[in-house]
Amino acid sequence: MSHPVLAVTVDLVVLTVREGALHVLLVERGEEPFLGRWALPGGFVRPDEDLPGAAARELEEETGLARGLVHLEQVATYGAPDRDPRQRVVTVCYLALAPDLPVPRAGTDAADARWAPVDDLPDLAFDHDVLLADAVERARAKLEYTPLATAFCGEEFTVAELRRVYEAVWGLPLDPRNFHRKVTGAAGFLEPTGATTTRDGGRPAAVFRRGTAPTLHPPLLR
Amino acid sequence: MSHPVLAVTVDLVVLTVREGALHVLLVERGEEPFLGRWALPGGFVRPDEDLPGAAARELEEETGLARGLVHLEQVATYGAPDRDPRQRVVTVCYLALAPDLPVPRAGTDAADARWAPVDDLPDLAFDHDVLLADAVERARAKLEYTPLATAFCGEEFTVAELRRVYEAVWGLPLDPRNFHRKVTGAAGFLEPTGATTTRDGGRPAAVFRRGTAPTLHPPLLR
DNA sequence: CTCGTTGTCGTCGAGATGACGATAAGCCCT
DNA sequence: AGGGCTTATCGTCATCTCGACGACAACGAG
Repeated sequence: MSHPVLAVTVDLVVLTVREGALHVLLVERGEEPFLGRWALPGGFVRPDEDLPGAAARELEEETGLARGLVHLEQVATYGAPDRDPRQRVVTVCYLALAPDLPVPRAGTDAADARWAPVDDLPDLAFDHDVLLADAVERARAKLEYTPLATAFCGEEFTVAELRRVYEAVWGLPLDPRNFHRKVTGAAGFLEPTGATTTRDGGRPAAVFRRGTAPTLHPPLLR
Repeated sequence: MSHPVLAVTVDLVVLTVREGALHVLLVERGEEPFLGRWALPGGFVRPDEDLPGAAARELEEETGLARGLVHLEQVATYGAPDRDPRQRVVTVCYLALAPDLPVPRAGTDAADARWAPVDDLPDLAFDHDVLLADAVERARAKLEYTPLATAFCGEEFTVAELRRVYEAVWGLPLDPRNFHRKVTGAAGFLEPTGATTTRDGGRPAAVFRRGTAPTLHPPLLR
C-alpha cells in the first residue's frame, strides 16, 4: 500500500464587527506565490500538534489573542490538486469570531495585516475567496440557532449591541422591539447582570452577559 | 519555511435505512493496526485527485455505486497526532446517503463488509466512533431544513415511505397526518408523478419524486 | 422643561403547529 | 357481494410564533 504524503495547512477566517459592518482579517503575502496579494492568515500544521491547536496557534500569532477568548470552529477542508502552484496542499479552514480588536500587527511571514469589510474585498490569493464565502455563510447560519453572536460582543453587552451584531452579519435591519422580545425570550441565551448603561444614549439599557444554552429555542430567523 | 508532510485519507460514513432503522456501512479490517476490527471504509487520497473525487472513488469501490447516484458531502476533518499508531494521518470524513442497497461486497483491503444499525454498533477502529457520531448528527440536522431525506428513497416514493425515513433517522414516531400536511405543503419538496401505488397495503398512495428546492420552507422540526 | 433619542412592553392579525376526528379507497376473507 | 382491516388523505381546533407597529419610559442636550 502506498502512502502518498501531502502538506497540510490551517487557514483562518477571523471575523469581527467594526463600524456596523462585518470585517475579516487579511494579511498581505510576503513571499511567492501571490507575493503582495491579500490572503487569509494560516500556516502549516506542525508534526506534534492537532488541528484545533494549530488553528489556535496561528490565531495567537496573527492577532495576539490568547486561546479560549475567541470562538474557534472548523468549517471545511479544501484539497484540489492545483490550488497551490508549488505543491499539493490540503487546507483545513477554521472560523474565528472575535470582538472588535485593535488593528492587527503584521505576522512573521506577512508584510502587512488589516481588517477588510466582507462586502468590499480585494482579490484574494489561492482559493481564499471560496474559503471566506463558506465561512461567512457558516457564521450567518449559526447566528440563527446558536448564541454565537455573543462571541462578537465583549463580556457584557446590551440587547441593542447584540442586535447590531446580527444586523452587521446578516446585512439587514431588524425591528428593535421584536428582536428584544425574541432574545430575552430564548431560554438561556442572555443572563441579566442587573446593571444598566447609557453608553448608547437615550434610555438606560439593561446589561447582559451570555447565558449557558448551547442552542437557541426558538431560533432567530433571517 | 519547513513543509512537514502528512498522509491524508478520506473516510466514509455511508448511511441507509433498512427495516425501519438507520444503518451504517462497516468493513472489517484486513490488516494491522486494528486487524479484525470493524471500521469505516476509506483510503488514501491519490496525488492527482481532489477530495470529493477520492470520496466518490472509495464509495464506488466499497459499494459499487456509481458517482452521482448518492448524496455525498464533507462533514469534518480529524487530525490528532496519535489517532493512527503507524504515522501521522489527517482524515477528511464524508457523509453518504444511499437508498437500501444489497449487502455490500468486501473491498480490496477489507476482509468483510456489512450494514450495522447505528444504535447497536461494535467497537470501531481508530476514532471512527467520533467520526460516525458527528456524521449522524449532521444527517439528522439536515433532514430538518433540506430535502435530503429523499436521498434515502428510490427514484419514486410515497409520503409514508418518506415518513419512515424521518422516523428511522430521528428515532421517533411522527404523526402521519401532520407529516403529510407539512411535506406536501413545503414548496418544491415533492413533485407528484400522478401515479399511485398500493405496495404498502391499504388505500393507494400518491407517488412522488424529489422536487427542486434546495432548502425546506418551512422546515420540519424534530 | 421640552425635545430627541433609545429601550421596553403590549396588541393585533396572519400563519404554523400538534392533537386528533372523519372519510376514502384499496385488500383479504368468508 | 359484503364486512372488516389497513393505510392515505382531508379537516378542525386551540395554541403558539411571527412581523408590523403603537405606546410609554427614562435618559441627555439645549
